[in-house]
Amino acid sequence: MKINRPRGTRDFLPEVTARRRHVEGKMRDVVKNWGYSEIITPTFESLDLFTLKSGEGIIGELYNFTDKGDREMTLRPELTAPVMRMYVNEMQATQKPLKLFYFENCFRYERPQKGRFREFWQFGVEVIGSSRSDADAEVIALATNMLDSAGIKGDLHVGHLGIIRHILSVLEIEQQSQIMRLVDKKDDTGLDDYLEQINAPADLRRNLLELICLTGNDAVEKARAVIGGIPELDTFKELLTLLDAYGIDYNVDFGIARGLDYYTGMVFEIYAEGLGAQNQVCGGGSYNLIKLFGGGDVPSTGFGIGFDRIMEICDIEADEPKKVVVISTDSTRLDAIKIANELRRVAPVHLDIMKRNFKKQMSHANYIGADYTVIVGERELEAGKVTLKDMESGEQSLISVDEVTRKISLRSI
RNA sequence: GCCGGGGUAGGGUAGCGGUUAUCCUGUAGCCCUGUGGAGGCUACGAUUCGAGUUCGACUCUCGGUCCCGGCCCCA
Repeated sequence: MKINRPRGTRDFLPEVTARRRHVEGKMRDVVKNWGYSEIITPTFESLDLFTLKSGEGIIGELYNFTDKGDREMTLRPELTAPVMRMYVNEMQATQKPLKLFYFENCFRYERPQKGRFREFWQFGVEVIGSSRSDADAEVIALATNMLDSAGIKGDLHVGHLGIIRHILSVLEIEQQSQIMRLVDKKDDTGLDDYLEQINAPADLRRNLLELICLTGNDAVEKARAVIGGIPELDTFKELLTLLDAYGIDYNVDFGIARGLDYYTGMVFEIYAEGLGAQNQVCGGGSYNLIKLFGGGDVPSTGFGIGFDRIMEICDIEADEPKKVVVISTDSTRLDAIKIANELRRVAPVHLDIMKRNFKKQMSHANYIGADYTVIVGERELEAGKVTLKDMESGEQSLISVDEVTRKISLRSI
């Protein structure tokens, strides 16, 4: 019986895996240089963690299960909630800010399509303990730097939920959520219809529609003209000033709603070309989940990067390490093992385990793209040396193992 | 959950209601047991699953499943 890979999952073959690790490494370098520390949380969590954050409706999209102790569990669909849970469980006494990052697989029970899988990888950052614009700006700058390191030119949209919430504050919570959803989808006709349907006040309607299409450098001033001087606008203005200092291009977009109730202020999304319907590669904002999870009133800000979508559009290739193949005959096989071990201190070394003859070993070395072959034959051993062959040029020389080590390590630098 | 397009050796493909099917590539072996890439030969290897129509289905019909694109959703 042939067993297939589960729907929405992928096998990563060696070349692809190498590329993924390479790009991951680049992004890791960036986030570490910003002083962030990596954390790992469990692959599965209590189902409650996510229903508390997102409501019962989320269960339809989860890989949940009942364990043998009758506990309701789920594979994690994202990492913000687990990180916040971890903070509440064991990091509340740590001095702020906490600057954390993670790179882990997540699971969602969804219909797979381009850029969307049932198992996917998220690179994420959470800053815990600062409600300042400085934290928001740093997080956005970090996100763009990480994308830069993968060679992704993203389109950054920045907004602030406080402003749209201010306009909607006279409505019922239910109505606010519905409007936020429509705004987030950029469904203008749907929004119009809905405002009509709930009989929203005329000035609210005018202000809202005006606000969500404001763009450009003076968007903040225009917003001020529409809704007056509210503190959220000053905060947002401050954020933009900081982003300018970081040298980051952005589009002001008051239409970003993220659809989620726990986002409190700054929100941002980064889009990229070439991904079809799933063109968002990064999303984040400031939020407060810690209070919801039974901790103090601690603000946070963070983002998640869809790593698989990055890989879809990034064209960085991993550089291959130098490969060495040690070639032996039946009579020199045992010596070849010792020599291979020596050489493994400086390069990846392959040794025949197929009982191939000399010619076949050479042919195989060529097939796997060896940079060097080291021939360990009777003639060489009699001289206390080995033959080093450069597979590119075909040149070969009879030298000692130490000399081989030296030559190979010089070349791979 | 919905709409559309697909599924033929490990990978990529061709064809046809009528001898278990083409070509490329691959893998293993040989020509050739101390020097790779080429060439020749041999072997291995497939019609997604189920039901129906039919004398006969890889081909036609229906259903499942999986893949791809989109909708919904997207914490």
